[in-house]
Amino acid sequence: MFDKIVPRSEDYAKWYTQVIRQAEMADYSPVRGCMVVRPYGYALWENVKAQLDIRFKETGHENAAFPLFIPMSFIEKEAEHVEGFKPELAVVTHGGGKKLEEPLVVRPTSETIIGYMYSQWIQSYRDLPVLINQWANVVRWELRPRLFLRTMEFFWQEGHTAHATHEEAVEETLRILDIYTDFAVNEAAIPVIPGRKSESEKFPGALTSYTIEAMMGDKRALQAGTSHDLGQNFAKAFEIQYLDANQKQQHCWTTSWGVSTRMIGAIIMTHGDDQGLVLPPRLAPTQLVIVPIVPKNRADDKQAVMQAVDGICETLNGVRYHVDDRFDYSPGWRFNEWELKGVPLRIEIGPRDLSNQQVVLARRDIPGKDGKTFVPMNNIAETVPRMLETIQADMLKRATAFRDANTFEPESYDEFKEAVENGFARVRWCGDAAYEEKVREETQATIRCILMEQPDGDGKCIVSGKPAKEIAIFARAY
RNA sequence: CGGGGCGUAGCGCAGCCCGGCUAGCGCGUCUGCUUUGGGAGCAGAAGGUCGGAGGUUCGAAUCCUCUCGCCCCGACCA
Repeated sequence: MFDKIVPRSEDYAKWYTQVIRQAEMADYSPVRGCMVVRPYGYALWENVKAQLDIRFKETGHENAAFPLFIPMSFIEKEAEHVEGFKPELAVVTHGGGKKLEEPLVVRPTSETIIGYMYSQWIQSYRDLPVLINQWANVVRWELRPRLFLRTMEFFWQEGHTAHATHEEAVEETLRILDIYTDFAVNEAAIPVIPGRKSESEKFPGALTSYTIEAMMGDKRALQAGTSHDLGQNFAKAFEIQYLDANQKQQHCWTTSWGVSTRMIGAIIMTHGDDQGLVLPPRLAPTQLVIVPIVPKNRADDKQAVMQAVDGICETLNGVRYHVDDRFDYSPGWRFNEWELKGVPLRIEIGPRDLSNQQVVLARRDIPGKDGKTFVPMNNIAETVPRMLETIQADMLKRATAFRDANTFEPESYDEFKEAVENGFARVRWCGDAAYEEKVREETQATIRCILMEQPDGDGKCIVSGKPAKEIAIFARAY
């Protein structure tokens, strides 16, 4: 069932695809560009969802569901929005065997239809803010699909809020960016860099887009979540207005923000190694797998081992564990399978351990013998949760060290070009789009984000040599 | 949409250049026995419109024409 996967150093793209398919996260679908999320991949997504959803609810957001179909005319109401999305729209022209009066767009994102609804619902400043999120699938006609990272249909959450003032809208946008950062760092163990998008990279129709950027195992950047300050652009296009306390009509200030199944890709590419997936304990569908080892023709040994396994299971409160009692597979085979699937922790238990009143505890994040320790039987209940926390922390440390080791601060444009070949370049940036384009053409690198936290002082732009205040991250991106 | 590559058993491939017996190999699957502390061994079995259509030929997986699909690399994007 499982072949050896290609090492990351040999062919990263191939490694990525093989890991996903062999770990049964996802599969290709008969429709080009779409994917099937298999139960194991979906279980991971459910954990991502649960953690984000808690944070949204804690900050006053409510879930709702808006339609999949959007009238074509809606999309066309906001000029930049049409411009940005027109090339990737899937359009329904027929329904019930008849040509439609007006084509329906399969939502690529829901600003327009939600904006329309908000214009109906919002009358007064007393109605504000409106804080709604939806978990949905969206469709964008992608020319170059890649499992989880870029598929024609993908799953995500999209938050849409409306506020009385720009200050409040900005506050919301940044609050969500903090939530995304917190989730990425503390749940997914992905060290992300929060920042602002350049003009050319921002969401079509936004005033300002914010992002969290992560470094993947091949040192390329991945945008893992975005939060947009939409200004009054959509409020004006859809007449989302309220009567303020002075009885004057005002346009609302809106925001939108999203994290998609791409986050799964980020987890895979941040932590995975040549054995397969490595999942952060907080999100792993299975945190601990117990592999009993028993000689087949010694029934008494088998019974004793399985009794000990049952005993262990009873003490594992709150741990998501699985007992792999497929004895027709050799222990080595089972070890390999669970390593491929990225289960953070494994207990190996056989007759030899029983006589020593211990088990073998193996950490997925430290492959081979180095990650194995003996744990006394009566310590398992405390050791397992503690070890899961340790693994979670170590994964973040390791990923952070990797990112920092591959983040450079070049002094010249030549050094800059070399830097973006090998990772992130952290440089002064003048903000001139013409030079951004020059960089893209010459190096394939783009501005991933302009840092939220800017150091004092100023300097010269690495590309143009012009005075530059801000520091930006440049990298080749997915 | 441009460039490259590939379609032969569930998966991975060989065979094609130079046409020729019944289309092979590895992994997996199924059955039986022996095994089980890092991807077990032996024996047996099942599994194919060689992507599709047309053509050349006594004869096509192999040569020619057309066509469909997929993957990778670029431009566009969460």
